Amino acid sequence: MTFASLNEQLDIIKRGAAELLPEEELAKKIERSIATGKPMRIKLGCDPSRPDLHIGHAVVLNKLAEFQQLGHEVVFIIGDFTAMIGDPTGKSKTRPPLTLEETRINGQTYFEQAGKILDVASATVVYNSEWLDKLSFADVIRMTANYTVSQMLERDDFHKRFNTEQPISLHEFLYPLAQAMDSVHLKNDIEIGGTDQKFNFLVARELQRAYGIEPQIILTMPILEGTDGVEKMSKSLGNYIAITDSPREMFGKTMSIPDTLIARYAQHGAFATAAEAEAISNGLTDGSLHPRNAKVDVAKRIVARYHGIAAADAAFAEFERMFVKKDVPDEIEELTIDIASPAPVVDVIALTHLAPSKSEARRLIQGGGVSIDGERVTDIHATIDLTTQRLLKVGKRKFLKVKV
RNA sequence: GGGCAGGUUCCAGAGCGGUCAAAUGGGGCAGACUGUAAAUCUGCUGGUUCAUACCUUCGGAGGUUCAAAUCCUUCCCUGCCCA
Repeated sequence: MTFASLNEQLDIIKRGAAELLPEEELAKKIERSIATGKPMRIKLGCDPSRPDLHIGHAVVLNKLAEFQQLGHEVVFIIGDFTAMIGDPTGKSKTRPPLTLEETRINGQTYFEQAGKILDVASATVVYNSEWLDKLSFADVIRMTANYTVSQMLERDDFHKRFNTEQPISLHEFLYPLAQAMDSVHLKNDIEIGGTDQKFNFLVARELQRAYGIEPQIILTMPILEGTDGVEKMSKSLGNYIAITDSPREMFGKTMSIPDTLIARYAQHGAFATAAEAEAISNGLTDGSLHPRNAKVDVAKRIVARYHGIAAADAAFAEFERMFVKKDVPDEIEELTIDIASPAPVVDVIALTHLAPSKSEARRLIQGGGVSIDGERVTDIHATIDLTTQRLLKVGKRKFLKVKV
Protein backbone atom coordinates (compact mmCIF):
# COMPACT_ATOMS: atom_id res chain seq x y z
CA MET A 1 0.00 0.00 0.00
CA THR A 2 1.31 3.41 -0.89
CA PHE A 3 0.27 6.51 0.93
CA ALA A 4 0.18 10.20 0.23
CA SER A 5 3.13 12.23 1.43
CA LEU A 6 3.53 13.31 5.00
CA ASN A 7 2.58 16.91 4.37
CA GLU A 8 -0.40 16.03 2.23
CA GLN A 9 -1.72 13.74 4.92
CA LEU A 10 -1.12 16.23 7.69
CA ASP A 11 -2.95 18.91 5.72
CA ILE A 12 -5.96 16.76 5.18
CA ILE A 13 -6.06 15.53 8.75
CA LYS A 14 -5.82 19.00 10.22
CA ARG A 15 -8.42 20.50 7.95
CA GLY A 16 -11.42 21.60 10.02
CA ALA A 17 -10.09 19.97 13.17
CA ALA A 18 -10.29 21.71 16.52
CA GLU A 19 -7.16 20.30 18.05
CA LEU A 20 -4.46 17.86 17.14
CA LEU A 21 -1.98 16.79 19.75
CA PRO A 22 0.79 16.18 19.79
CA GLU A 23 1.37 16.98 16.15
CA GLU A 24 5.00 15.82 16.08
CA GLU A 25 4.00 12.39 17.28
CA LEU A 26 1.45 12.14 14.51
CA ALA A 27 4.09 13.06 11.98
CA LYS A 28 6.23 10.20 13.22
CA LYS A 29 3.35 7.79 12.99
CA ILE A 30 2.57 8.88 9.46
CA GLU A 31 6.19 8.52 8.43
CA ARG A 32 6.33 5.07 9.88
CA SER A 33 3.12 4.14 8.13
CA ILE A 34 4.52 5.32 4.82
CA ALA A 35 7.78 3.47 5.40
CA THR A 36 6.21 0.17 6.42
CA GLY A 37 3.17 0.35 4.17
CA LYS A 38 0.94 -0.26 7.17
CA PRO A 39 -2.14 1.91 7.62
CA MET A 40 -2.75 3.78 10.83
CA ARG A 41 -5.63 2.74 13.01
CA ILE A 42 -8.22 5.37 13.90
CA LYS A 43 -10.62 4.83 16.76
CA LEU A 44 -14.09 6.23 17.16
CA GLY A 45 -16.16 5.37 20.19
CA CYS A 46 -19.89 5.14 19.56
CA ASP A 47 -22.65 5.39 22.09
CA PRO A 48 -25.23 2.74 21.28
CA SER A 49 -27.80 4.27 23.58
CA ARG A 50 -28.18 7.13 21.11
CA PRO A 51 -28.17 5.71 17.63
CA ASP A 52 -29.75 8.68 15.91
CA LEU A 53 -27.10 10.52 14.00
CA HIS A 54 -27.34 14.18 13.18
CA ILE A 55 -25.14 16.48 11.17
CA GLY A 56 -23.15 17.25 14.30
CA HIS A 57 -21.94 13.66 14.34
CA ALA A 58 -21.23 14.03 10.68
CA VAL A 59 -18.34 16.36 11.46
CA VAL A 60 -16.42 13.47 12.95
CA LEU A 61 -17.67 10.87 10.49
CA ASN A 62 -16.61 13.03 7.60
CA LYS A 63 -13.11 13.24 8.99
CA LEU A 64 -13.08 9.47 9.25
CA ALA A 65 -14.09 9.28 5.62
CA GLU A 66 -11.02 11.34 4.83
CA PHE A 67 -8.85 8.95 6.78
CA GLN A 68 -10.30 6.12 4.75
CA GLN A 69 -9.48 7.94 1.56
CA LEU A 70 -5.94 8.24 2.81
CA GLY A 71 -5.87 4.49 3.15
CA HIS A 72 -6.07 4.18 6.90
CA GLU A 73 -8.08 1.82 9.03
CA VAL A 74 -11.19 3.02 10.82
CA VAL A 75 -12.38 1.17 13.88
CA PHE A 76 -15.77 1.76 15.44
CA ILE A 77 -16.04 0.78 19.05
CA ILE A 78 -19.56 0.27 20.19
CA GLY A 79 -19.73 0.99 23.90
CA ASP A 80 -22.15 -1.77 24.63
CA PHE A 81 -20.52 -2.65 27.93
CA THR A 82 -21.01 0.78 29.43
CA ALA A 83 -24.47 1.08 27.93
CA MET A 84 -25.45 -2.14 29.62
CA ILE A 85 -24.41 -0.72 32.95
CA GLY A 86 -26.17 2.56 32.38
CA ASP A 87 -24.83 5.96 33.13
CA PRO A 88 -26.93 8.19 35.36
CA THR A 89 -24.44 10.99 34.94
CA GLY A 90 -25.10 14.45 36.21
CA LYS A 91 -28.39 15.99 35.33
CA SER A 92 -29.51 13.50 32.79
CA LYS A 93 -32.15 11.40 34.39
CA THR A 94 -31.56 7.81 35.10
CA ARG A 95 -31.01 6.40 31.72
CA PRO A 96 -32.26 2.86 31.71
CA PRO A 97 -29.50 0.37 31.01
CA LEU A 98 -29.69 -1.26 27.63
CA THR A 99 -29.87 -4.95 27.06
CA LEU A 100 -27.24 -6.64 24.95
CA GLU A 101 -29.79 -7.03 22.21
CA GLU A 102 -30.69 -3.35 22.19
CA THR A 103 -27.07 -2.34 21.91
CA ARG A 104 -26.73 -4.58 18.86
CA ILE A 105 -29.82 -3.20 17.21
CA ASN A 106 -28.75 0.35 17.89
CA GLY A 107 -25.28 -0.41 16.65
CA GLN A 108 -26.82 -1.61 13.43
CA THR A 109 -28.89 1.53 12.84
CA TYR A 110 -25.83 3.57 13.69
CA PHE A 111 -23.94 1.98 10.82
CA GLU A 112 -26.71 2.25 8.36
CA GLN A 113 -26.74 5.97 8.97
CA ALA A 114 -22.97 6.33 9.07
CA GLY A 115 -22.96 4.63 5.68
CA LYS A 116 -24.31 7.85 4.20
CA ILE A 117 -21.00 9.48 4.99
CA LEU A 118 -18.26 6.92 4.92
CA ASP A 119 -17.54 3.42 3.75
CA VAL A 120 -18.74 1.31 6.64
CA ALA A 121 -18.11 -1.92 4.80
CA SER A 122 -14.37 -1.50 5.00
CA ALA A 123 -14.41 -0.26 8.58
CA THR A 124 -13.86 -2.53 11.55
CA VAL A 125 -16.52 -2.85 14.19
CA VAL A 126 -15.91 -4.07 17.70
CA TYR A 127 -17.93 -4.15 20.89
CA ASN A 128 -16.13 -3.17 24.05
CA SER A 129 -17.90 -5.78 26.14
CA GLU A 130 -15.56 -8.19 24.36
CA TRP A 131 -12.73 -7.16 26.65
CA LEU A 132 -14.17 -4.97 29.40
CA ASP A 133 -16.53 -7.68 30.50
CA LYS A 134 -13.61 -10.00 31.05
CA LEU A 135 -11.68 -7.80 33.45
CA SER A 136 -11.57 -9.03 37.02
CA PHE A 137 -12.05 -6.83 40.03
CA ALA A 138 -8.34 -7.05 40.65
CA ASP A 139 -7.72 -5.87 37.08
CA VAL A 140 -9.96 -2.92 37.68
CA ILE A 141 -8.22 -1.97 40.91
CA ARG A 142 -4.85 -2.14 39.23
CA MET A 143 -6.18 0.05 36.48
CA THR A 144 -7.58 2.69 38.83
CA ALA A 145 -4.26 2.86 40.64
CA ASN A 146 -2.92 4.64 37.57
CA TYR A 147 -5.06 7.67 38.07
CA THR A 148 -5.60 10.06 40.94
CA VAL A 149 -8.65 11.84 42.23
CA SER A 150 -7.03 15.20 41.55
CA GLN A 151 -6.47 14.22 37.97
CA MET A 152 -10.08 13.22 37.66
CA LEU A 153 -11.26 16.45 39.16
CA GLU A 154 -9.43 18.32 36.47
CA ARG A 155 -12.22 17.45 34.17
CA ASP A 156 -14.38 20.50 33.86
CA ASP A 157 -17.62 18.69 34.45
CA PHE A 158 -16.40 17.00 37.63
CA HIS A 159 -14.66 20.10 38.79
CA LYS A 160 -17.79 22.16 38.51
CA ARG A 161 -20.00 19.66 40.21
CA PHE A 162 -17.51 19.17 42.99
CA ASN A 163 -17.36 22.89 43.65
CA THR A 164 -21.09 23.39 43.52
CA GLU A 165 -21.71 20.43 45.81
CA GLN A 166 -23.42 18.42 43.14
CA PRO A 167 -23.29 14.67 43.35
CA ILE A 168 -20.61 12.77 41.48
CA SER A 169 -21.06 9.05 41.47
CA LEU A 170 -17.93 7.05 42.00
CA HIS A 171 -18.57 4.95 38.93
CA GLU A 172 -18.49 8.09 36.81
CA PHE A 173 -14.77 8.16 37.42
CA LEU A 174 -14.63 4.76 35.84
CA TYR A 175 -16.12 5.79 32.54
CA PRO A 176 -13.11 7.71 31.28
CA LEU A 177 -10.94 4.84 32.41
CA ALA A 178 -13.12 2.28 30.69
CA GLN A 179 -12.94 4.29 27.53
CA ALA A 180 -9.20 4.51 27.97
CA MET A 181 -9.01 0.75 28.33
CA ASP A 182 -10.58 0.50 24.92
CA SER A 183 -7.58 2.35 23.56
CA VAL A 184 -5.23 0.13 25.53
CA HIS A 185 -6.87 -2.90 24.04
CA LEU A 186 -7.10 -1.56 20.53
CA LYS A 187 -3.62 -0.04 20.33
CA ASN A 188 -5.04 2.57 18.00
CA ASP A 189 -2.80 5.27 16.62
CA ILE A 190 -5.36 8.03 16.72
CA GLU A 191 -8.58 8.64 18.56
CA ILE A 192 -11.11 11.02 17.12
CA GLY A 193 -14.13 12.71 18.66
CA GLY A 194 -15.71 15.99 19.67
CA THR A 195 -13.80 18.56 21.68
CA ASP A 196 -15.79 17.48 24.73
CA GLN A 197 -13.88 14.20 24.61
CA LYS A 198 -10.47 15.74 25.11
CA PHE A 199 -10.22 14.81 28.76
CA ASN A 200 -11.15 11.20 28.12
CA PHE A 201 -8.67 10.99 25.29
CA LEU A 202 -5.92 12.32 27.49
CA VAL A 203 -6.71 9.73 30.13
CA ALA A 204 -6.31 7.12 27.45
CA ARG A 205 -2.83 8.39 26.66
CA GLU A 206 -1.84 8.12 30.30
CA LEU A 207 -3.22 4.66 30.59
CA GLN A 208 -1.66 3.46 27.38
CA ARG A 209 1.68 4.64 28.66
CA ALA A 210 1.09 2.85 31.94
CA TYR A 211 0.36 -0.35 30.08
CA GLY A 212 3.44 0.04 27.90
CA ILE A 213 1.60 0.97 24.75
CA GLU A 214 2.44 3.81 22.42
CA PRO A 215 0.08 6.67 23.31
CA GLN A 216 -2.61 7.60 20.86
CA ILE A 217 -2.82 10.87 19.01
CA ILE A 218 -5.74 13.04 19.92
CA LEU A 219 -7.80 14.58 17.17
CA THR A 220 -10.81 16.59 18.25
CA MET A 221 -13.42 18.06 15.96
CA PRO A 222 -15.56 21.10 16.68
CA ILE A 223 -18.93 20.47 18.26
CA LEU A 224 -21.62 21.86 16.05
CA GLU A 225 -24.17 24.07 17.75
CA GLY A 226 -27.78 23.07 17.34
CA THR A 227 -30.33 25.00 15.32
CA ASP A 228 -31.07 27.11 18.38
CA GLY A 229 -27.55 28.45 18.15
CA VAL A 230 -26.84 28.00 21.83
CA GLU A 231 -26.66 24.40 22.94
CA LYS A 232 -24.69 21.74 21.21
CA MET A 233 -26.69 19.79 18.73
CA SER A 234 -28.50 16.93 20.36
CA LYS A 235 -31.57 14.92 19.81
CA SER A 236 -32.87 15.31 23.32
CA LEU A 237 -32.72 19.08 23.03
CA GLY A 238 -34.65 18.96 19.80
CA ASN A 239 -32.22 21.31 18.07
CA TYR A 240 -30.80 18.82 15.63
CA ILE A 241 -30.80 18.08 11.95
CA ALA A 242 -30.85 14.33 11.56
CA ILE A 243 -28.96 12.89 8.67
CA THR A 244 -32.09 10.90 7.92
CA ASP A 245 -34.26 14.02 7.81
CA SER A 246 -36.18 14.58 4.61
CA PRO A 247 -34.87 17.24 2.24
CA ARG A 248 -37.70 19.52 3.24
CA GLU A 249 -36.97 19.22 6.96
CA MET A 250 -33.28 19.57 6.45
CA PHE A 251 -33.69 22.68 4.40
CA GLY A 252 -36.22 24.22 6.77
CA LYS A 253 -34.21 23.51 9.87
CA THR A 254 -31.10 24.97 8.34
CA MET A 255 -32.98 28.12 7.39
CA SER A 256 -33.99 28.56 11.00
CA ILE A 257 -30.48 28.78 12.40
CA PRO A 258 -29.30 32.12 13.73
CA ASP A 259 -27.23 34.26 11.37
CA THR A 260 -24.22 33.97 13.60
CA LEU A 261 -24.00 30.30 12.77
CA ILE A 262 -24.08 30.52 9.00
CA ALA A 263 -20.34 30.30 8.49
CA ARG A 264 -20.00 27.48 10.99
CA TYR A 265 -22.73 25.49 9.34
CA ALA A 266 -21.12 26.11 6.00
CA GLN A 267 -17.83 24.70 7.18
CA HIS A 268 -18.90 21.91 9.48
CA GLY A 269 -22.37 21.11 8.25
CA ALA A 270 -21.87 21.57 4.53
CA PHE A 271 -18.11 20.90 4.59
CA ALA A 272 -17.06 24.05 2.87
CA THR A 273 -13.37 24.83 3.16
CA ALA A 274 -12.11 27.15 5.84
CA ALA A 275 -11.45 29.76 3.18
CA GLU A 276 -15.01 29.56 1.90
CA ALA A 277 -16.37 29.82 5.39
CA GLU A 278 -14.27 32.87 5.99
CA ALA A 279 -15.46 34.43 2.77
CA ILE A 280 -19.05 33.97 3.90
CA SER A 281 -18.24 35.39 7.28
CA ASN A 282 -16.59 38.44 5.75
CA GLY A 283 -19.38 38.93 3.27
CA LEU A 284 -21.91 38.97 6.06
CA THR A 285 -19.87 41.42 8.07
CA ASP A 286 -19.37 43.96 5.31
CA GLY A 287 -22.90 43.55 4.05
CA SER A 288 -22.01 42.35 0.57
CA LEU A 289 -23.75 39.08 1.28
CA HIS A 290 -27.38 38.90 2.37
CA PRO A 291 -27.76 36.52 5.31
CA ARG A 292 -30.79 34.88 3.81
CA ASN A 293 -29.03 34.13 0.56
CA ALA A 294 -26.00 32.82 2.36
CA LYS A 295 -28.23 30.60 4.42
CA VAL A 296 -30.09 29.32 1.39
CA ASP A 297 -26.78 28.37 -0.13
CA VAL A 298 -25.69 26.51 2.99
CA ALA A 299 -29.04 24.78 3.28
CA LYS A 300 -28.83 23.64 -0.33
CA ARG A 301 -25.37 22.27 0.20
CA ILE A 302 -26.37 20.36 3.29
CA VAL A 303 -29.38 18.82 1.60
CA ALA A 304 -27.33 17.99 -1.48
CA ARG A 305 -24.81 16.20 0.67
CA TYR A 306 -27.37 13.68 1.88
CA HIS A 307 -30.02 13.69 -0.80
CA GLY A 308 -28.37 14.96 -3.96
CA ILE A 309 -28.47 18.18 -5.93
CA ALA A 310 -31.90 17.60 -7.40
CA ALA A 311 -33.48 17.13 -4.01
CA ALA A 312 -31.74 20.24 -2.76
CA ASP A 313 -33.15 22.35 -5.58
CA ALA A 314 -36.59 20.89 -5.00
CA ALA A 315 -36.40 21.61 -1.30
CA PHE A 316 -35.45 25.19 -2.03
CA ALA A 317 -38.32 25.61 -4.50
CA GLU A 318 -40.74 24.22 -1.98
CA PHE A 319 -39.38 26.44 0.73
CA GLU A 320 -39.91 29.46 -1.45
CA ARG A 321 -43.46 28.48 -2.18
CA MET A 322 -44.31 27.73 1.44
CA PHE A 323 -42.78 30.65 3.21
CA VAL A 324 -42.23 33.38 0.70
CA LYS A 325 -45.47 32.88 -1.17
CA LYS A 326 -47.24 31.45 1.89
CA ASP A 327 -48.48 28.53 -0.12
CA VAL A 328 -48.90 24.97 1.05
CA PRO A 329 -46.28 22.33 0.51
CA ASP A 330 -46.15 20.09 -2.49
CA GLU A 331 -46.72 16.82 -0.82
CA ILE A 332 -48.83 16.53 2.26
CA GLU A 333 -49.50 13.40 4.18
CA GLU A 334 -53.00 12.09 3.66
CA LEU A 335 -54.87 10.31 6.37
CA THR A 336 -58.21 8.63 6.69
CA ILE A 337 -59.51 8.61 10.20
CA ASP A 338 -62.30 6.81 11.92
CA ILE A 339 -64.62 9.40 13.43
CA ALA A 340 -68.24 10.55 13.05
CA SER A 341 -68.22 13.04 10.22
CA PRO A 342 -68.98 16.53 11.40
CA ALA A 343 -66.35 16.14 14.10
CA PRO A 344 -65.02 18.67 16.60
CA VAL A 345 -61.81 20.13 15.21
CA VAL A 346 -60.22 19.62 18.59
CA ASP A 347 -60.87 15.89 18.45
CA VAL A 348 -59.46 15.59 14.96
CA ILE A 349 -56.25 17.37 15.92
CA ALA A 350 -55.72 15.16 18.93
CA LEU A 351 -56.61 11.99 17.06
CA THR A 352 -54.18 12.72 14.26
CA HIS A 353 -51.45 13.64 16.74
CA LEU A 354 -51.07 17.12 15.33
CA ALA A 355 -51.18 18.05 19.01
CA PRO A 356 -50.51 15.78 21.99
CA SER A 357 -53.83 16.38 23.71
CA LYS A 358 -57.21 17.99 23.26
CA SER A 359 -56.32 20.67 25.76
CA GLU A 360 -53.28 21.53 23.72
CA ALA A 361 -55.41 21.58 20.58
CA ARG A 362 -57.75 24.05 22.22
CA ARG A 363 -54.89 26.27 23.20
CA LEU A 364 -53.57 26.23 19.67
CA ILE A 365 -56.95 27.28 18.34
CA GLN A 366 -57.20 30.03 20.90
CA GLY A 367 -53.75 31.16 19.93
CA GLY A 368 -54.72 31.31 16.28
CA GLY A 369 -52.46 28.48 15.24
CA VAL A 370 -54.99 26.26 13.48
CA SER A 371 -56.49 26.60 10.04
CA ILE A 372 -58.66 24.48 7.77
CA ASP A 373 -58.31 24.89 4.01
CA GLY A 374 -56.45 28.11 4.62
CA GLU A 375 -59.05 29.59 6.93
CA ARG A 376 -58.19 30.23 10.54
CA VAL A 377 -60.25 28.44 13.14
CA THR A 378 -61.26 30.77 15.94
CA ASP A 379 -63.83 28.76 17.86
CA ILE A 380 -62.72 25.86 20.00
CA HIS A 381 -66.12 24.28 19.48
CA ALA A 382 -65.85 24.38 15.71
CA THR A 383 -66.61 21.20 13.85
CA ILE A 384 -65.29 19.99 10.56
CA ASP A 385 -67.04 18.08 7.83
CA LEU A 386 -64.78 15.27 6.73
CA THR A 387 -66.83 13.65 4.03
CA THR A 388 -64.50 15.33 1.58
CA GLN A 389 -60.78 15.68 2.14
CA ARG A 390 -59.82 18.75 4.16
CA LEU A 391 -56.47 20.44 4.61
CA LEU A 392 -55.53 20.94 8.22
CA LYS A 393 -52.69 23.21 9.30
CA VAL A 394 -51.48 23.27 12.87
CA GLY A 395 -48.69 25.59 13.89
CA LYS A 396 -46.07 26.71 11.43
CA ARG A 397 -45.29 23.57 9.61
CA LYS A 398 -47.68 20.77 10.38
CA PHE A 399 -49.92 19.99 7.45
CA LEU A 400 -52.28 17.10 7.04
CA LYS A 401 -55.01 16.11 4.61
CA VAL A 402 -57.78 14.29 6.41
CA LYS A 403 -61.08 12.68 5.62
CA VAL A 404 -63.31 10.05 7.13
C1' G B 1 -21.85 6.71 63.53
C1' G B 2 -23.28 12.08 64.96
C1' G B 3 -24.91 17.17 63.46
C1' C B 4 -26.97 20.36 59.66
C1' A B 5 -29.33 21.60 54.99
C1' G B 6 -32.19 19.71 51.12
C1' G B 7 -35.56 16.51 47.59
C1' U B 8 -41.63 21.03 44.10
C1' U B 9 -44.55 20.88 37.63
C1' C B 10 -39.11 20.49 31.13
C1' C B 11 -34.94 23.25 34.00
C1' A B 12 -33.81 26.76 37.86
C1' G B 13 -36.41 28.30 41.95
C1' A B 14 -40.78 30.38 45.35
C1' G B 15 -44.52 28.34 48.31
C1' C B 16 -44.65 26.15 54.17
C1' G B 17 -52.73 24.00 56.37
C1' G B 18 -57.40 26.19 52.57
C1' U B 19 -57.59 32.02 47.93
C1' C B 20 -52.13 26.01 44.78
C1' A B 21 -52.17 22.98 38.96
C1' A B 22 -48.94 25.68 42.42
C1' A B 23 -45.17 32.83 42.19
C1' U B 24 -40.97 34.34 39.21
C1' G B 25 -37.21 33.44 35.56
C1' G B 26 -35.41 30.26 31.62
C1' G B 27 -36.88 26.99 27.91
C1' G B 28 -40.76 25.43 24.68
C1' C B 29 -45.30 26.31 21.70
C1' A B 30 -48.62 29.75 19.10
C1' G B 31 -49.71 34.76 17.08
C1' A B 32 -47.83 39.82 15.18
C1' C B 33 -43.43 41.69 12.82
C1' U B 34 -39.59 39.45 9.53
C1' G B 35 -35.32 36.81 5.83
C1' U B 36 -39.29 30.12 9.02
C1' A B 37 -32.87 34.89 11.46
C1' A B 38 -32.10 38.12 15.60
C1' A B 39 -34.52 41.67 18.60
C1' U B 40 -39.33 43.18 20.21
C1' C B 41 -44.59 42.71 21.58
C1' U B 42 -48.89 39.34 22.90
C1' G B 43 -50.97 34.73 24.53
C1' C B 44 -50.32 29.73 26.17
C1' U B 45 -47.37 26.13 28.79
C1' G B 46 -50.81 18.61 33.68
C1' G B 47 -55.34 15.98 31.76
C1' U B 48 -60.77 15.51 30.79
C1' U B 49 -64.68 18.80 29.88
C1' C B 50 -65.53 23.93 29.08
C1' A B 51 -69.70 26.35 33.13
C1' U B 52 -63.18 28.65 37.03
C1' A B 53 -66.60 21.35 37.50
C1' C B 54 -63.76 17.06 38.02
C1' C B 55 -59.20 13.88 37.83
C1' U B 56 -53.67 13.15 38.41
C1' U B 57 -49.13 15.87 40.30
C1' C B 58 -45.00 18.76 44.75
C1' G B 59 -38.99 11.84 46.65
C1' G B 60 -41.92 6.81 48.48
C1' A B 61 -45.43 4.73 52.01
C1' G B 62 -48.66 5.55 55.96
C1' G B 63 -51.23 9.13 59.41
C1' U B 64 -53.61 13.82 61.57
C1' U B 65 -57.45 17.18 59.52
C1' C B 66 -63.75 19.16 56.86
C1' A B 67 -59.09 20.37 54.00
C1' A B 68 -51.92 19.07 53.08
C1' A B 69 -46.92 20.58 48.46
C1' U B 70 -47.48 22.71 53.33
C1' C B 71 -48.29 19.18 60.10
C1' C B 72 -46.74 13.98 62.19
C1' U B 73 -44.38 8.98 61.54
C1' U B 74 -41.33 6.10 58.71
C1' C B 75 -38.43 4.83 54.57
C1' C B 76 -35.35 6.19 50.25
C1' C B 77 -32.01 9.75 48.02
C1' U B 78 -28.37 14.17 47.79
C1' G B 79 -24.85 17.77 49.69
C1' C B 80 -21.97 19.95 53.77
C1' C B 81 -19.52 19.53 58.63
C1' C B 82 -17.61 16.30 62.63
C1' A B 83 -15.73 11.23 63.64
